[in-house]
Amino acid sequence: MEHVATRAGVSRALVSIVMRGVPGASDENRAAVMRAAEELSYRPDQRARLLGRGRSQTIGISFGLHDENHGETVESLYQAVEGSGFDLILSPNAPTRDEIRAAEALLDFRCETLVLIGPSLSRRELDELATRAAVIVVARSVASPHVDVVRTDDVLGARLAIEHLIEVGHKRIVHVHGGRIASAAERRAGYRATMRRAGLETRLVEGGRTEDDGWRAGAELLSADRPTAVFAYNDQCAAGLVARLRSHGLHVPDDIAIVGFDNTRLAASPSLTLTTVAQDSDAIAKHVIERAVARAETPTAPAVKVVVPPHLVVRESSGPNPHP
Amino acid sequence: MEHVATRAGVSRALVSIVMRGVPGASDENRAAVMRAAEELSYRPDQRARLLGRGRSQTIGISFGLHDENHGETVESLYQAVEGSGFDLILSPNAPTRDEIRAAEALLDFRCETLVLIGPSLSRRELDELATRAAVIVVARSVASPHVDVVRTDDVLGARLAIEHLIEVGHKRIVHVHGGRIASAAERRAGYRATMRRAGLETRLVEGGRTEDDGWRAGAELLSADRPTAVFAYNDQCAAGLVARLRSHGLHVPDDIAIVGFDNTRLAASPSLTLTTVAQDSDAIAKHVIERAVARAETPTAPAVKVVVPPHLVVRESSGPNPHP
DNA sequence: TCCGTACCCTAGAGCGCTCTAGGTTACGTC
DNA sequence: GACGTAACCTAGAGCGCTCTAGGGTACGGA
Repeated sequence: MEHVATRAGVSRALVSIVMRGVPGASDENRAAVMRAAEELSYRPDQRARLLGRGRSQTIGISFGLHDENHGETVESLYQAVEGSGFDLILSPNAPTRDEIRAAEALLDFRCETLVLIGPSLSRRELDELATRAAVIVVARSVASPHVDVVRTDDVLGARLAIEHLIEVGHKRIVHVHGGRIASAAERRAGYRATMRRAGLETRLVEGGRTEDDGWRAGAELLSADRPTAVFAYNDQCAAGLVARLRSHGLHVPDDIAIVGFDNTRLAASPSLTLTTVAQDSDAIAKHVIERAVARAETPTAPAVKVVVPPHLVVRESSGPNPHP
Repeated sequence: MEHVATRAGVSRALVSIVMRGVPGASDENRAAVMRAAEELSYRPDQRARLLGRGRSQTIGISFGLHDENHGETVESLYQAVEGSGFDLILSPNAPTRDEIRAAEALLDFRCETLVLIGPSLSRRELDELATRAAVIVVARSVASPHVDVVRTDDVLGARLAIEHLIEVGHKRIVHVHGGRIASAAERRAGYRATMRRAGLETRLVEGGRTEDDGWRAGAELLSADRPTAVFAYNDQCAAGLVARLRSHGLHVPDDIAIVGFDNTRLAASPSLTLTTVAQDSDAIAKHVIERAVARAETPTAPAVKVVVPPHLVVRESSGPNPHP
């Protein structure tokens, strides 16, 4: 930095001003500093930056290393944070690295805000974290008055899925649900409400998050009286379900229609072409950053809960009921 | 830190010594400092730590946010780095965040070593990065004398897969290959060599990295004279292939046996039970950290190329050839 | 002419650690 | 009893930025 300042014939402080892109430097000097930095291939030391500015202006993100949806959200967050003046720091959680550990690492960086994607922490643990930094929970609802929440409207998502199935002629629609997983309760509620409103009978089958869960649920569907359509907890579960049905010679959607949730890459693949509920991860990310910035200003403001509407992506797995 | 020092009745320097866990403090003082830190719930500021120590002792990791295998490696790296005295910083790359960008962010943190997982950068770009920090490439071979490489022995992996298929009675074995993707060439070579050694005819079908690629390749396999076994570039590709075959009423492995590569969670799922070549990501991570630490000591040492042997995981998708 | 204002710019004090250099104490040795 | 040694401990100088407080300078209005 010293070198750049000397070369550009200005003070170190001015280099700082220019490198941060804040107002307070003449156009000539700005150009001179940029050129000098370029020539010396100087880039500010991020460690010193973080330390130097009092408020760290840093958002810490905890995400599941093996969760495809989290990746999607993280990518959107990187785009959304652009130009906000904040930096992002990542801390993954995984079977061998629990969420507390991940959050702690973020706290060590003095992040002002912790963004926890789909955390499985208890409300108590979340509240505890909230005493140490602003906490924003993504993709899960938390009743605590101390943590902001940004999530998809799962009830609406389920409604869109079921209404679509009803529209194409299905009546015996089963929900392979997610048990106690985040958002599972909301999706169940949306399913139930929509079915009831249409005067249809509900039937729940235990599923889960993974292909395995869908595969297992498939067995139960095959044994009893078969529904004509299934709304699965998510795409992976749906994929397992489809695999099972196909391995028994059934055809999707002619024998049975399937709708998933999340619109993962899997859903778009030609082997599935799965109708699914798409979360708007860009909108979610936008809200998260917005909340994070706002929280950094006024840490004591009451918690805000943001619900983002999803939309339905219709593909081939939900064709019309051929035997209405 | 000041407060902790006062409370424990020692100097700030001693607090530093204790918090870093290095020798140089008496047991009583160590205990006193720990207690004081506990009581004040003090945790050292990571930003200041990084800045304070001259050599940053930091390893930067660039990984693909949407690549399941990368996640596996990253998790192993977190375990392997434990106790090495180094810290890890993550920087993801994704469609909207290219690898150069990711690496740059790491450089801004003054990482001593850049660990690039499955980079798609050109050799020239890698060499350029290598002038700015030590570079270790994982899961891809690079001929450059300036970058270390740690990767799976793909040739051996292919050999294990093919030898297994031959052993259970297959002769018409096709390789659905990965084109120009990292490691694809090695897997092709291993396939060819092993087939030739067994006196069998080789046949390559263009595949790729994704389910889609496998699905498409499946079409070609169905049309021409059908092989009795397929060795796919990776598990995802194999999954797409299986989906296609099943959708045409074929059964795996009775009609056609399949072997994948990578041993992803997908492969273990009951809907696939895929025989596959497992990379030893723990061993890979161990070597990466070892190299990273060594490089940090002697940055100018000649590049080291480490090749880690994989092993075969036999599941149901590679049953014996029923019509040998 | 003098002052107020707006715009640039700079000096220098942090930020919260690490680490070197040197001080103190306790203990064993000759 | 003087000296060497080892084990502890501390003062204080960085690390490379940011940011506050204040100094010029130029210009317009009274």
